[in-house]
Amino acid sequence: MPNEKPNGMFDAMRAVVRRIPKGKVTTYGDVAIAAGFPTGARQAAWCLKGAGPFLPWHRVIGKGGKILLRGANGVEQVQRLEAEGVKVHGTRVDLKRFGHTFRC
DNA sequence: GACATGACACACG
DNA sequence: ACGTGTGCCATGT
Repeated sequence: MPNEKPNGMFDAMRAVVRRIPKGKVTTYGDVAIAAGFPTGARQAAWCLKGAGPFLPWHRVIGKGGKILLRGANGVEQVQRLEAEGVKVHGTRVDLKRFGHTFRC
């Protein structure tokens, strides 16, 4: 039967990431929780690593607003965020201003 | 199945 | 604020 509902953990997480508004950020843990996997923060990161370019992976950062990606990838994430108006201080983002919380 | 890895999160000091 | 140890869990070997 042709049914296209998200079954896997990663499909659910990608769907969550897609709803992060432009100019906002959220955390790996929050993505996991919103997707229904409260202990899946690491899997959220893993899934972004393998996701295609159609996913705003740069809007997902670590708890406390810290950019966890290292090297060239981290630089690219910062550039993408600033291009959307998110201010990044070193490796930090002010979640009070740019943090997004998923509503029920 | 065991072991290692990783874009996490949390508790400590 | 920062480093370390522990718990967590999908993937790859």
